[in-house]
Amino acid sequence: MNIGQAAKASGLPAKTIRYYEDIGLVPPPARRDSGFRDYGTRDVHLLRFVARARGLGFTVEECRQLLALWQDQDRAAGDVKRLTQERIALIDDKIAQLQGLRASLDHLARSCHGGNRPDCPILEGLAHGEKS
Amino acid sequence: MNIGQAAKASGLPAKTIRYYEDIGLVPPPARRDSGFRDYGTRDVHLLRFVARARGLGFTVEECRQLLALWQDQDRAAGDVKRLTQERIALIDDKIAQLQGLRASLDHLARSCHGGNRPDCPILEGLAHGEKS
DNA sequence: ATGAACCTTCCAGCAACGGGAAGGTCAAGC
DNA sequence: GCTTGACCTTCCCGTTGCTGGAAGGTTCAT
Repeated sequence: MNIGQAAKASGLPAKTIRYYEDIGLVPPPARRDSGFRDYGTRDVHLLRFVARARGLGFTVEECRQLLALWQDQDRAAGDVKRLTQERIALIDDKIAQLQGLRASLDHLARSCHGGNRPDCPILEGLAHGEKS
Repeated sequence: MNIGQAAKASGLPAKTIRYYEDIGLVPPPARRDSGFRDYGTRDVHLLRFVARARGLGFTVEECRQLLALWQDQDRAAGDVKRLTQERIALIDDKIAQLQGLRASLDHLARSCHGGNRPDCPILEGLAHGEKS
C-alpha cells in the first residue's frame, strides 16, 4: 500500500510518516520499482502504535523507548509502567501550572470593568507585578 | 545599565532580551560609545511587563498587542479583557485535554502489574487501540 | 598589563512537524 | 496512445521561543 493509504490506516499524515522514517523512529518500508514506499500490515501496526502513543502525549523519544520495549521479548512490564507513570507525573505538573495561570488571569479579568474607558486593572497588574 | 543588569532587574535572560529586540517586541535601547546596550528604567519597566505577560502564558504576539494597548492612551479596557478571556479559554481547553490524557494513561498504568514478566497491558493497549 | 567578567554579532539547533517547489508515476477515460 | 489529475518522490524553508556556542571587543580590578 502507498503512503497515502498507510496514512489513512494509521491516522498519521503522510508527511509525518516520512518524518518518522527520517529520524529513525520507524524502519523504512519496502520500495516499489517506481520508488514509491510500499507499506504492509506490520508497518501499519507500528505506525498506529506510534500514533496512539503520541496522542497520549509521549514524546518522540519516549515512543522510541516504548517501541523498543514493545518489540523486546524479554522486556519487563515494570519498565513500561515506569515510563507511563513518569508521563502522568509530568502531566500533573503541567495541569497544576496551568491552573495557577488560569487563577491569575481570572483574577485580573474579574477586576476589569471591560468597558470603553482606558483604565484597565489588567494592564496595571501586568505593569506593577500584582500577584494571584 | 548594561544588559546583564537589565536581565536581573527584569527577570529575563540577556539572550531573551536581545531576541525580543531582534523581533521588534521591545524597542532597541540606547547604546554607549563602546556599542554596549544601555537600559533605562522605562526600558526595564517594559521588559518586566513582557516578562510577566509571558509568564502568564501570553504568546509573544499577544504581548505585542498588550504592549500596544498599554501604550495606547485611547485603548479600551474591553480589548484587554477580551484578550485575557481568550487566553483563559485556551488554558481551559488545554487543561481538559491533559486531564483526558491523564485518565487514559492512568487506566493503562492501573491495569499493569508492573512486575518483571513481559506481559504488559499498556503495550497491548497501545497496540490494539484500547480506549479510556 | 593581564585576567576575569562582561559585552557584541552571527550561526546553529531544539521539538515535531507543515508548506510548497520541482519533478516522476499511475490509473482512468477518450 | 495520450492526456489529465491524483498521487508519489526529494529537498529545503518556516514555524515558536528561545538557548548554546564561537570569535572577538570592552571594562575594571589588581
